[in-house]
Formats: sequence, structure tokens, C-alpha cells
Amino acid sequence: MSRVKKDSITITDIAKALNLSSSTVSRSLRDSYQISDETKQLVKDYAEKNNYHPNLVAQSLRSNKSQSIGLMICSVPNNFFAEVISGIESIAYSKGYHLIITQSHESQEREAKNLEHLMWRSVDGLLISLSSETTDMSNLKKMHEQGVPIVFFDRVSDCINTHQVVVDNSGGAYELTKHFIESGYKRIAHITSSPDLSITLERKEGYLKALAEFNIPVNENYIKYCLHGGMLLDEIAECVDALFDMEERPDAIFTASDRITIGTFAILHKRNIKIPDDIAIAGFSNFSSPELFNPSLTTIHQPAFEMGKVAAELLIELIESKRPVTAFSKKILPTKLNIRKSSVKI
Amino acid sequence: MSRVKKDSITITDIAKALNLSSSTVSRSLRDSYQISDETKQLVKDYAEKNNYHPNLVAQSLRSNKSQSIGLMICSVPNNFFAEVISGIESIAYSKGYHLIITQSHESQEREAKNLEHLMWRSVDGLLISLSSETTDMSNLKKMHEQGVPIVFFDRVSDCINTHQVVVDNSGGAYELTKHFIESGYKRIAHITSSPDLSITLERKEGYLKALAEFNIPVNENYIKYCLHGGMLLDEIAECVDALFDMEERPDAIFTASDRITIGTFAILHKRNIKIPDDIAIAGFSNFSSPELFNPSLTTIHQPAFEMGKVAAELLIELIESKRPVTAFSKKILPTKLNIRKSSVKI
DNA sequence: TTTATTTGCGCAAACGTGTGCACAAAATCC
DNA sequence: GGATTTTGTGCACACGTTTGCGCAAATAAA
Repeated sequence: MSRVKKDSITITDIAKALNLSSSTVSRSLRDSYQISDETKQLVKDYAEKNNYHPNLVAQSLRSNKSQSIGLMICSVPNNFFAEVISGIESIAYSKGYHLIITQSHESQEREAKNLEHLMWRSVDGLLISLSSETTDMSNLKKMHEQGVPIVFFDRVSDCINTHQVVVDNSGGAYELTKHFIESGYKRIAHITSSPDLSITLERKEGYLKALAEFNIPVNENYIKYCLHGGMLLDEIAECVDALFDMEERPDAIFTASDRITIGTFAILHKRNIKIPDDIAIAGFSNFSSPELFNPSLTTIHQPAFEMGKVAAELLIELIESKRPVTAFSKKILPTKLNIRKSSVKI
Repeated sequence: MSRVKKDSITITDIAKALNLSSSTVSRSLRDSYQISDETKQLVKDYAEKNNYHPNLVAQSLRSNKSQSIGLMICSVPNNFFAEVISGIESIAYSKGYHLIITQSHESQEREAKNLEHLMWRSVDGLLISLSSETTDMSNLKKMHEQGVPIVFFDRVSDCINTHQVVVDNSGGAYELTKHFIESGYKRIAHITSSPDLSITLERKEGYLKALAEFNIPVNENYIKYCLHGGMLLDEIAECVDALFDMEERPDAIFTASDRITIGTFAILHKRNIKIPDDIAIAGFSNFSSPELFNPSLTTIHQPAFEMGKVAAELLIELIESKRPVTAFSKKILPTKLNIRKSSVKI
């Protein structure tokens, strides 16, 4: 594409036109106290009239700030993350930041590469939900040490002392498990993500707490891990089949993520298993219309949009803070259990 | 955030360390023929060893290229667009471009503002699916005239002579309508997006073609438009209710987009209308598991990921082309009709 | 040996902004 | 009226790269 010469106007152009120096123009536009009101007005009027807008790239080079924030998630086509993105974008937009999106695809290697790219891009800050493979945080630490503010959300880590935005994973899991038990289910299986993830630990914790509370013994074989977070349906199918091959089959499944919930439901369908007669199912999901499923699906819904907003706000606050921030917060948003037919005995 | 001094190394640093000029270092790294092999190797080794990476912002300023592409869609949390994003990101990543995402929320005003921001960011190119409100293309034209390559996808326009990537909207709609007719439905309604959109026209075209082929008279009252593309459920509910208030009620509904399909299905559910006994429903949707619905949902599936890939490839080709491109193509990807229970009489 | 060519490198300017400093003119103070 | 402060502006450089041009040394041609 032969680029047509951009007809955008620069500070130097204004300076020439008004017979001023570029420094005076620059200072006028930034409302410097050193410049007389008349000159300021003159410059501003001319700028306005000629549709001047500062060259953001030049500003970035000069200031070492890019007015952009990086986002690292495992996958965009995912009900939960898509909503998070939307929340982040709404804040970023209103505060004048742009959003650069990268996907880790649950791969530590890809995540590391993306982080490198984002650093080279000199993003002003990073929002990250860790990939399910990630155990080595050295890249992230390095980035943080070099002064890039980071805010964790969803899948967090304590390896860096910074803000975290999560939902009450343990509470949500507890509530659902309790609901299962009170509905008469005793043998409750749990299909979840990689055991290293914070969300996995917390959700399992809530699950175990409910079991303990009702004196139901824990069967470790009832807990199945999808190391790739359910990216592949086969991975989930293996878990389901393993559960059904057990001598004492579970009578309910608590699924720990959007992908896994929808995937498990789909596999049960494919295997022609009656829900909730043969087995009940419910779990974390942000699908917009779980009431449309057959049977309607009980879900733990997360405030994903809100999570994106809060995370973005915290990050931008960090970026724009004049002094080093030392006190960090862990925001815990509530989940909502929506009981439907897939988890209630008829 | 007090920014710690970045410890990244620059060309000037290398020059000083090796007692060379920065121009020699720059040329060495870019493999210029003007530099001796020994010097090149020396520089490259040093750069490699000290983990040098060019400052992309400085390169952008110098070259007037930002290695980033802008994306404008109406909404991220949408099965179709989320997949498109993923496709775009995969290509962008592999070609060294970053993706800057903006949402129009089906608003012409917001779209225009976002376009401005993207221009100021000096994105190298733009991928756009128009908002349902957009009728004024002057911003877009201006952007294009200033030399920013643009590729349309999904919701396209002929106002600019450039590449377009779409699916066979007319064909998909025709196929589904024909399926309805062959399944015994005669009074087929159509709930669709804003009448100005390309996809609306094309899908309606396919619908009308099938009706004509089977000599079914067109009832204009059976065609309902959601001016905001179904962003709000109320908008869809109005359409559904209007259809049910008619003296001669339709016996099937063909819905024209993901949002509208899921929304209509949800409203029928809420109204306790039996599908497909009372009314059949099917339409465009990229939801991952329509077989889980009650009843399973007949859909026209679009190759969204593929569409993102193709659009991104075409755009990057435009961006990187040495000479002005004058021949533009309109890629038409196939749709896939998946017949399930929601559209078949029992 | 002299002239012409090639080879390898550095100087300096440019992209568009922002800012420390100098400096002249105006205003204020003794 | 002279000394001092205030006010307003411009010069010059920096951010990190890239590139046209010039120039000396090395090589080739005459």
C-alpha cells in the first residue's frame, strides 16, 4: 500500500504558521503557566481549527508511556473471558487507554512469548489471568521488577505483590455443593482445571468444606483434573468416562469452569445419559441462557464484566499513581448460584 | 507507579560498548550490505548476548508504521465475534502485529470516536464490521483516503473499494428457509437486524428466494427488524410478541444473527411456547453447543475463526504491499446448516 | 606509479514531543 | 534612575531508530 502522505498537522506546523517556536506551542497546548494567556488562546484556537491531535507515538517515545494496556487471557471465545474483555474495554476506553489482547491458549510457552512482545510494545501495564500450564513466574517477575504494573484477575498468583481481582470461588463452590447435598446427592464428583491454578484450589476448597460439613467422606477419585483447562473436548470426555467406569458411580458432577461445564453437559448428552436422573450436573458458567438447555442448567454465575472493570480500574490507578504503591488489595466479587433443573431430583 | 529504570539496552549502548557508531550498529542488525561480515557478527553477538530488542515505539515514529492493527466490532461477548477475534489474533500474532480492539456497541457515534482514536494511534490498518446504526461512512472514507488500508468483514459496505470477507449469507438463508418449507412450514417469519446492514439484505434475499421458489407469497409483516441488532432482549421480545399478535400467526421463525437467535429462543421459552409444535425456530448462530438446547436448535453456522484469519491475512497483505493495490477481492465463505429438532415437525 | 573504483564506516539529520536553560523585555522595588 | 525580580519566549537537546551522504582506506584498473 503506497501510503498517502498523512495530512495531519504537527506542533511544528503550528509554530511555523503562527511564527512561534515549537516549545511555545507545546507549552501552550499543555497549559503551561509560563505562557501568556493570549498566546495560549491563539495556539489553541489554531490547533482546534486545524484539527490538530498530538502524535501518540512521538509522545510515547518521549514519555516512555504508551497509553495502552496489555491483556493476557487463555482464550477469547469463552463466555467468561469475552465478558471480562468487554468490561476492561469499557474502562480503558473512558480513560484513554487502548487494549492490546493476547491469548495464551493455556500454553506457558505462548504466554511467555506474548509477555515479551507486550514488553517490547512498552505497554503501561498488564492485566493477566494465568494459563493453566504456568508454573514458572520468572518472566512475570522480571516484567514487574522493570516497573510494569500488573493486576491479576481470575487466575491469580501470590508470586508478585500486587492487586488481585477474583470472585468468591470457595464460597460459590461451597454453595453449589451444599445445594447438591441438600437435594439428596451424596456422591458428588468434581471435574476441574489444572491443579496448579488458584481457582482450582479455591473451588476445590469450597467443595471439600461442604462435604465435610455434611460428613460426607471425600473420594479423591471423584476429583478429575483437565490439565488444559478443558480446551479440548476429549480431555473432558476422558474425565467423564473415568467417572462412569467407577464401581461406585457418582450421582452428581460439579464442574469448575465455563468450558468444562458446557463440555461435560455436551458429553453427557452425547452418551445419552439422563440429567438429572442418571446424574446431576452443575458448575461455573457464564453462558447467557442456561435456562434453554435440556434440562435447564444450574450454574454459578460470575460477574465477569464487573471483574474486568474493577481490574482495569485498579491497573490504571497503579499506572497513574505518582508515588509507588505499596498497599495492595484483593477484591473478591460475589458469585450467584442459579438453581435450575439439572441439579434437582425429580 | 514510580517507574524503575528499564534495563533494556539500545543501539547507542551497543555502539558505545563496541566503539562503533550507532549507524553501523543499526545497519549491522538490519544486515546491510554496507557493513563487513566481521562487524556484523560482532554486533549481532553482542546484541544477542545482552538481550537487545529494538524499541518498537522509536521504530514506529521513524517509519510511521506501528505494527498494530485496529479492530472494530459491535461487541466482544458474542459467540460469532469472539471467534472472529481469535482468528484475527492468530494471524496477527504470527505476523508480528498487535491487535487493538474497540467495540461500537452498535452505535454510530461510538464507532466514529473509536475510529478517531485508532487513527491517532496510527494503526497500520483496520478490520471492521459495521455497527447496525452506521449510515454515514465519511469518517471511514477519510481514513481510507489518508492511506489506512481497510478490510471489511461480516457487515460490509461498498462505499470503499477494498477487500471484503463475508459468508454466503444469501445461500445460508436460502438453505434454511427451504428446509423450513420442505419440513411443512408455510408461514415463515424473519427476525433480523437493522435493514441497512449488508448481512440483513443478503439474508433476506436468500429467504425471499426460497419463498419465491416454492410460490409462497411474501408477507411483509412477517419480517421484523431489530434496529439495535438485538443488543437488548426487549427489542427482540417486541418482535416476537408482534408476530404472535397477528391474526395469521407464523408457524416458523428464521432468525438472522447469533444474538437474535438465542434471544428469540429464550423469549419463546419464557412465554412457554412449545418448539417446534407451536412454532419452529432456527437461524444464524455460532453457539458452540446448540444440540444442548431444549429442543436442540437448528442453526446456520458461520466459519467465524476462518473469517477472522482470512480478513487479517488480506489486511496484512495490503499493509505490506510495496505497490498500491487496485484489484480487490470479495471472499465468500460457506455456511453450514445443522438441522436439529427446533425446526422439524414431529 | 597514478587514477578510478570499491569497501567500510561515521556524521548528521529526521520522525514529533517535551523540557531545562538562557535571555531579552517588562515590571517592580529602593 | 539604577538594581532586581518577574514574565514570556526561543534554543537546543533528548527519546531510539533509520538513512542520505561524505570520506578515508583498501583494492582494482590503467
